[in-house]
Amino acid sequence: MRGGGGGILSNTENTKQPSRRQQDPEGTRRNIIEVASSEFALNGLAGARIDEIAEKTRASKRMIYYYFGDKEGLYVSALENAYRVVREGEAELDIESLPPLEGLRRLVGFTFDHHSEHEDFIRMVMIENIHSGRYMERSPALRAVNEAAIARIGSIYAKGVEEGVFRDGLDPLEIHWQISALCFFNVSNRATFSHLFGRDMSSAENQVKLRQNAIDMVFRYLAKPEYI
Amino acid sequence: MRGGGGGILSNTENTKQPSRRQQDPEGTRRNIIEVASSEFALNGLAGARIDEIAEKTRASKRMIYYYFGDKEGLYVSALENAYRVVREGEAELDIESLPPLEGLRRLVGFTFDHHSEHEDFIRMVMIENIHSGRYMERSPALRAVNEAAIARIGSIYAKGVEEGVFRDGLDPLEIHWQISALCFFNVSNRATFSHLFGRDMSSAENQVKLRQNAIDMVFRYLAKPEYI
DNA sequence: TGATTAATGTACGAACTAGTTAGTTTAGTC
DNA sequence: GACTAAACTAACTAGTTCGTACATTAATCA
Repeated sequence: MRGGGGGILSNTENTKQPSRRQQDPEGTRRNIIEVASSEFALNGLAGARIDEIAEKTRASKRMIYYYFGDKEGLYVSALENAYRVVREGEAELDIESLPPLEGLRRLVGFTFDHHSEHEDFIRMVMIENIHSGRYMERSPALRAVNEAAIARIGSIYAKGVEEGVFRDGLDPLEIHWQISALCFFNVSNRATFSHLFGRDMSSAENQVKLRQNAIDMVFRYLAKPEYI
Repeated sequence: MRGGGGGILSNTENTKQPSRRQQDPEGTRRNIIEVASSEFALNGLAGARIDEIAEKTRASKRMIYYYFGDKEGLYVSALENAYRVVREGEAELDIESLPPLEGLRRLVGFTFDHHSEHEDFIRMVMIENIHSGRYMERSPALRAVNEAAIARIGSIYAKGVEEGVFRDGLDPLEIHWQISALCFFNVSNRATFSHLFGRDMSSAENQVKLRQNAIDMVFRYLAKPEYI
């Protein structure tokens, strides 16, 4: 990037042109993060084993320490990555152009599906909550990203209020909280819930029901009675 | 040691009168479970340290192995204990005598508060979910207990349908699922949610709002439109 | 080209941790 | 009071786990 001019100063830190090199720092990094993410998601921070991660990697243990410093550094990077991947997926959702009632249904349904498809992400968030969010504090990048979700709800909600289909006085952040609760719990508590009540909540039929329930529930919470 | 003192056959075969004994199996057991529960809740199964638990106990490390076999055995006992304590608290709730609409509000509010007051229990459930419920399978006792929660909802829901205040065709287990989702998430995801959106959801004011929201949401989901 | 820096592999060790061995004390029984 | 089983302690061990020292190869620079 920036004028290829003379190599003078501008140590162009060759950001994007790995062409065909045998050494592939970016790829190694990514590969480590991918493996680490699934190990941390499966076993937690304390439960994951650096040696195990290293072994499943194309690289070596040395590389983990070279790139990430220590176990916690690797964990933080994996956490950041998980949020980034998921938010990128969410960014593709376009509901602003839809009528509010339909947009809301679409949003809840999408969130339900999206959480369901990213179990590892849910697990990472659970793990981070067990750690009281201590590690995400190191990532200033995370916060800004999520505000987009609130903005999306805020805009559709405002439109719905304006059109007279949503009741007034609700807080977009709290709406987001409720949607999150229903969609997150569906993945996070599958195992214990299914076991305690002897019904597999992750089965296809049950997921269809729970998904529709979540949509209905948020819908009924927002919509004016005459639209229910 | 301990001279016959009182003379006469000192020990009156007191079955339940531990009075001042130096050996106290039941107490030791309980003490270990209590310490272990809070350590597991705080650090997870892999993160908790047997030595740390032993140190905080009135007993010694050997006693942990004496009573619980191994770390996993201790964890399973702590998990059982957590469920037992919480279910005992729930058993005290009496809503069957109330009119359905009021009973429902009471149930959701109580569940919200109860979860909120038993953070360690929530954490244990989160941890067990991270382990995919693998360990609770060893506890056949757990399942039966929780059916009571469903029965409670089932009865109030049936009454409400009969009286014409609740819409028909809903599933008590799914209603329980929804109530659980809202109340569980409130505790389980406090840390990350609060951090990501820069608002402390555990503050008194926010808790009042979220509690009322949860009640409203379930209420609106169940009640016929004319009662909203 | 030779010097310098970035990237990677191998082997090892210090610290930690679950679990055990071997023994002591206590409480109730005969 | 002697005896036995249960309750308990302290010190130790075998194995694991994070992290590092040292060596080497590949790219970049002067």
